[in-house]
Amino acid sequence: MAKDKKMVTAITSMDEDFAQWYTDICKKAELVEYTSVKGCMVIRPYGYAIWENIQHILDSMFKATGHENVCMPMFIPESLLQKEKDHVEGFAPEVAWVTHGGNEKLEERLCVRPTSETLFCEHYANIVHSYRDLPKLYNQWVSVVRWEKTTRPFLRSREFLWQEGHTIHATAQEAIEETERMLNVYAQFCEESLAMPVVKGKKTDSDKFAGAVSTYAIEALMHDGKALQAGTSHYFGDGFAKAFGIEYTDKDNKRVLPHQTSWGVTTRLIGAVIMTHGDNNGLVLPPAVAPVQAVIIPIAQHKEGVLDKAAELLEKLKSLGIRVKMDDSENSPGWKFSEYEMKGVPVRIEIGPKDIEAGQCVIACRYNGEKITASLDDFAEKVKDLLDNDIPKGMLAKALENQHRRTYACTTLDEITKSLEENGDGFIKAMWCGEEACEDAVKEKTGVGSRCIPFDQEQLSDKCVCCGKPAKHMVIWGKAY
RNA sequence: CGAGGCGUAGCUCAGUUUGGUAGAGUGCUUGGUUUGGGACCAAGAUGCCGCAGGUUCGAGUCCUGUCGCCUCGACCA
Repeated sequence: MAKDKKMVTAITSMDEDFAQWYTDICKKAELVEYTSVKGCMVIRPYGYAIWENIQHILDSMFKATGHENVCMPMFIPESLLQKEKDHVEGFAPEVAWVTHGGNEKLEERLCVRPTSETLFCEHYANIVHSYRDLPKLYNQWVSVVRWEKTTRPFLRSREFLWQEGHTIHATAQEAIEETERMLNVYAQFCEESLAMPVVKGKKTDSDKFAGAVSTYAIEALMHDGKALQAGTSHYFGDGFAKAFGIEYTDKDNKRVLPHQTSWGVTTRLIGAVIMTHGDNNGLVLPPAVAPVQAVIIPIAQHKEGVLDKAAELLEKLKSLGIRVKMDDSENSPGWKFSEYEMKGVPVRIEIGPKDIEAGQCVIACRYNGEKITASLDDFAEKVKDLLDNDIPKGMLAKALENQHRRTYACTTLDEITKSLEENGDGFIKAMWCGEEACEDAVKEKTGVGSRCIPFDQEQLSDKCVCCGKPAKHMVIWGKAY
């Protein structure tokens, strides 16, 4: 079809070259622009607006669970970074260093924060003295720097925006509950606001955050069958408290160590949305985070009354709190259709002379391409209902169907290899004995790594997929971004 | 860090083999005709050919160096 032909010239088809398709969307939907520093990108207004929507929703969820926002400095003295051994080993290879202030060489170099545990710990050591000071439930929205070798927009950049929650509690149990609570907040956000299904689980020891006792994660499956870690939540025990000398006096007048957590999601979520919902016509945005939820396209707008009617529709939708815009630019309607499809606007409303005569308008849904006509009397309520209910539910169902279709249960290494050959990448469910040697061997022999030990366990077999010894867990394996 | 690709107009790229006036498409500006799936006509504007050396009468093109970007691996949110 002529339409398809034009689309192919617009962006690369995802079947042809998924990586290029992704890059094309990032550029053509005006989400990002490259700069002269590798891995540091301009997040353009349209892309940043998506992030702002993510921030607003998540921030209110954080507040509702009792958290307060703070802001730590962006520099960490080398000596501070080095206080916790595992932590520094994990992050030192990828930090950026500041060595000079003006022309003067610094006595101690400063790293640009790759994450802020050390800063929070230094601060907690100053402000936590008594059980009455606990818990502290802090969060910050900032950017961090990790000097990555290969970079991709949103998925892996050298500077990225995120939120990092850092909490400190009187007891281990409280801290563990916090870790789980925030993982659930993330999962709920992904499913409700991003229409993106995730698998909740625990990371294996080899895949834990540097310095953590345990790391929990939500894993999402992308359109190309690769896994994306969409958020993490860590339980630190009292390890950081020990290393940083954080102590408090409890009710019995004893000096004891508090327990900590941290948790974060990043602008990578935008990449996840692109690769979960996008199609060959471009981006597809879930209504909750779409900067523009509905766009009105006047047809034959030069004709008497069309623009006036379109403006009426605009006001009607605005009054219902919908983020809506009207495009009355001189571009042709066809051009506008393609443009807003590329930008992933969830709903398009067409209004032309024929519609006005019939007292109706056309409503088109981005995610499934369906078009309906609606009476001008109640079209606004219909749009509102689509944005609040049908579209997010439909998008989630579609993504969930894709995730289920691409999840494969395997009981031997050969089955894994065969599945990868026949079905391509995806989530592989297989049993594991718990030994790191087997985890490494699976990676070595099949190419898939452990993504997480899902909370929803199934007993696929009683033997480890690798060594045949008694299995302890079902693990989800996959190729990861 | 390994392997590959690429730096020429805002964008996509040709031109480099064989050195000789800087190109195309698209976009942009202006005017007109159009308008239910990326419209058409006309006129215009736009270049440190990534950067630095070198060879040469002459370099986008050859040589040396350097910087950067993209993709795929290994590692990581």
